[in-house]
Amino acid sequence: MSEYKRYLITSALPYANGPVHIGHLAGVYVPADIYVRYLRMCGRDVFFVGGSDEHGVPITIQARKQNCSPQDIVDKYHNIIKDSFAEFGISFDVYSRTTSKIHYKTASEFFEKLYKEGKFIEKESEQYYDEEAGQFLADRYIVGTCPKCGAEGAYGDQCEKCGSTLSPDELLNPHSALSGNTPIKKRTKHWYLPLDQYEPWLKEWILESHKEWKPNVYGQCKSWIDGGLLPRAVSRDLDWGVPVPVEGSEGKVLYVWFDAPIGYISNTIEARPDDWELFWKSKDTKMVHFIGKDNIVFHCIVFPSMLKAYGDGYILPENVPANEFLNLEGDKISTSRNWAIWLHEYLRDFPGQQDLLRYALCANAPETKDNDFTWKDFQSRCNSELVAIYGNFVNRAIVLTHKYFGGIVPENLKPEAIDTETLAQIPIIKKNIQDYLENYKFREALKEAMNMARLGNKYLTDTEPWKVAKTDMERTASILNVSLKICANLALAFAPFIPFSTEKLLQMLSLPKELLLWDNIAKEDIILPGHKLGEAQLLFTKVEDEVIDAQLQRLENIRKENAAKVKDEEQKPLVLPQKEECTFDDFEKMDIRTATVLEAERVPKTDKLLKLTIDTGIDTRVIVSGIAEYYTPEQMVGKQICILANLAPRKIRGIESKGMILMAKEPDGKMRIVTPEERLANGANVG
RNA sequence: GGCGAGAUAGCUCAGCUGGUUAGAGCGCAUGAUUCAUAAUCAUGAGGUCCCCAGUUCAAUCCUGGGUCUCGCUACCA
Repeated sequence: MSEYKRYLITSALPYANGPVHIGHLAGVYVPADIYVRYLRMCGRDVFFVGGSDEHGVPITIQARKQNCSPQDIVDKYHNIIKDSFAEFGISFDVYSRTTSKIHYKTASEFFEKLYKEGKFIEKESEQYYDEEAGQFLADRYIVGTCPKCGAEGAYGDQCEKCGSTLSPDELLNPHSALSGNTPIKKRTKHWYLPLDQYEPWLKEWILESHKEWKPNVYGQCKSWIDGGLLPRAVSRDLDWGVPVPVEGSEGKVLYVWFDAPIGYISNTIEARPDDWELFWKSKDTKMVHFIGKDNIVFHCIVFPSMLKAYGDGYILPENVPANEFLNLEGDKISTSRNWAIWLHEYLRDFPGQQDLLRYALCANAPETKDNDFTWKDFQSRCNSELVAIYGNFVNRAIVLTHKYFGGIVPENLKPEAIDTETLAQIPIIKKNIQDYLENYKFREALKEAMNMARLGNKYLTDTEPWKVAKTDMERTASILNVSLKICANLALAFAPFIPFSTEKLLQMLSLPKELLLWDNIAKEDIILPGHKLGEAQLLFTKVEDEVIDAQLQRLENIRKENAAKVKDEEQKPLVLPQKEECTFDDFEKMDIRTATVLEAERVPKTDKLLKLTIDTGIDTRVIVSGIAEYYTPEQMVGKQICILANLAPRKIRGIESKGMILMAKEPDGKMRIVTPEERLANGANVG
């Protein structure tokens, strides 16, 4: 690592549509902060970037719901988030936001340069447009009935009820969330970053040159690259965001995923207007992105491609140690179901105990797979590790020193072999912590730090100063001298992980903050004889059962509320509302016929599709239909059905489908074909 | 359906390029100890390393197949 002169550490920009919870902290901010604090202690030149991501459609929707401006929303959450991070000691060098002036300027210029150099391709497409509101509708702004589960209020990109991914065209009865009107289709132009052109380069850069990346990250990238990359839109029709800086592009803004990572750059510029390029454009700067697994593709593929396209000396991330997700008491953390431990609530319930959570989250961080946070585990980590091992040792050493030596660090008057043997462990532990940290193995690193406290406890048990003191004060002096050295080393070793406790311990030892250098660990003169200690106080307090029970009760209540909500919804009448009135002419346009299935087979590699060859009376044709969940091919052969014969043909999975089979579908998803009561001639008109 | 990641002690996790008596912490049991927040220290119990085949002198590790969990992604006229 010594080849790098400075470090640029970024942590994912949290989306400013809500507060942050323990999942954010465990996955991104605690590891990033530990890494940064460690580097700083090593005397490295580090810049740690954070900030809020404040654009994008969900924020505009929330603003509409609350009848305020998007700016109001992001102002509110930006401040909550910023405060939470500050309280938890996440030591950003800058925490800014993507609504800053500098960001608008930076992002705008970034786009403009790529645009002028022809790095984008332009494409037109048809999108839903709200005539009354006079704007194009983002997927999220189109609301309708979910074609899969029948739930109302499904969005154009996703139904939150059943979780299906949708496209706006699939929605039944689509209407605009802005005006409630039925939107029309209109052509619009957008810019795309042709990721496919960067494929060979990405292959070389990631698949060949970064085999050391974590398996989940490397695997995910490989999956994307091998699957073939497609041009990705970098603009949107929306009125909230950085305007596209191209003439004639009114009403268009940069896509939030194009704009957000540039935020890392803007925020650096904001804090260091004069020398920001040192961090972004020097080969001897090491850039590391701390993110969650949902961001891998953007930080490993999209953003690097953007930087590559821009050129001008921009460096690329040296590593992207993405973490997996943290669950809570066995269930996924969910903002909409309020299944989370919010940082601002933790701070309210556990005032002054940030380090307990920092410790528990680091010790159980989702480094290799999704992990579960439970309050019982939290309690056990705090009480049987922090309190019982670390806190207890420190307390033993300091209390004994006060008892026998009036709080003055005694001379090492009568050293023995066990002293040097014990102290010899410290540089080994130090080296282990270093190695783990530099390889982003924070759990292991923390465990090593705790081993130093174990070392102290064992030393005291082996040397028994409380017994020796009865006969040999010189030896007692040596024992406590060594014990206090371990204490001082503990303060340093734990400093990146639990900084508040380190500060408290330094106070108890009456040592200056300037001591906080990694190099000082294991130094002989870390604490000198004659030095007067401060007051002994408890480094950590136990987490009592009542406190944990109260938290569990809170979660239990939320679980009940959620279950009740689900039940309510299930008991609603399972009939979809009537659609808008249509005219006889509308109906007349549809040519519905009887037909008979001649052949049926599964469409390979799909779950739901059957390829049906049918006799329509008019002709023999092929229809592809999504009914494989309800009918086997054998069941379908010979059945008489009704079809919409004059529906425009469409290719589905490469097969041309001409028409549509009429199905009756219950809102819970159950489907049955519609069949004439008696067998009729094929091609009979239904109407 | 495709792809990626994971599955190891009651719990949370380590195990690098095949050979270890398969490890750690917590929990549990027994003993020691009392300076310390009923903390600590020692010892111990506890594992068909998801399942089935294969390669190999040798497989937790490699190959093929399967099961389960999580994530990304496709199809539904």
